[in-house]
Amino acid sequence: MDTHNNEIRSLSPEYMAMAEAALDVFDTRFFKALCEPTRVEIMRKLVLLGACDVGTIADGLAQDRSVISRHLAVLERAGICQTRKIGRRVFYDIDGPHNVAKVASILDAIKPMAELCKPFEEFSENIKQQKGAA
Amino acid sequence: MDTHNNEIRSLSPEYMAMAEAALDVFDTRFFKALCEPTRVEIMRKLVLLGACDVGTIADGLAQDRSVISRHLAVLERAGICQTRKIGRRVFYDIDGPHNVAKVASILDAIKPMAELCKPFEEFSENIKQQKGAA
DNA sequence: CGTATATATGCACACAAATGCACATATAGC
DNA sequence: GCTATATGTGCATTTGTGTGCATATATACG
Repeated sequence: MDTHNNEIRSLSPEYMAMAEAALDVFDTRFFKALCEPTRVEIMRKLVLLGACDVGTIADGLAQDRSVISRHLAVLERAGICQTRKIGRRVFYDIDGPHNVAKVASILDAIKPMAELCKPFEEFSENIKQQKGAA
Repeated sequence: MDTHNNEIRSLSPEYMAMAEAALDVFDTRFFKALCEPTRVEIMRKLVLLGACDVGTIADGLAQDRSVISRHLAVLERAGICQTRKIGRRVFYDIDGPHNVAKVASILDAIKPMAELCKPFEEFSENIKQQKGAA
């Protein structure tokens, strides 16, 4: 094999910027944190209740308090939550402005994709070149 | 324990809608698909090259073609890519409009969070109630 | 037809992440 | 000080997912 070539777009700075943006934006702690059902459940609870200590958050959830504590640490490292310690309790709360800003920046980064990556748009022409390529 | 209570927001439809939105939007196939470094790398390559068959995409990547094939299937199920079969080859291409629309819808869903979930905003008042709660 | 190439799938294995328990640490209250 | 409660951490186990090889399926080519 190795008989492929269609580096049609490679030289265009528009597509290179697009590709860089995709790499920077995805596969980050923010995304990974939101891929876990339990962590999303925790988020939901925090939205409903407001700032909560770990025990309150863990109440009613299936997992052990220690597990919830770990998940909360992940959410905090991702910037999704903030913490405040009061006495022996640690309160967690959603950082709404941060989360909205994060998603907004992602949208900005990939927005050109709507125009530049219409599926199979230039396909009809390119496929001919590929067939004959060595 | 179980001596917690701060269901202050629970009755407000604004927060309930917010919580529902968070659940619907996160922890979905779209997010999971973008959490994998190899899949992001594939996306980047597709942005640069345009529509590609599996062999072309796998060229230069560390993993076996079969692995790349699996990743592409994940991306397609997540709506991130579309496929077109030409002869014995299957071409994949990024669905830019879909991806942008997806992120835009997520942003719309969580946008109220910027105002409604400022971290520890109502915290000063609520904490007093919690301390005295039975 | 039979052979060669492209892609997808079954299966086994490796590795990472989630989980639960026990325990360490920190703080409140006596 | 001692005891009780809240949170976080070490460790072992389980579970999920990525990976590679062998193989099945589909299509082109002769």
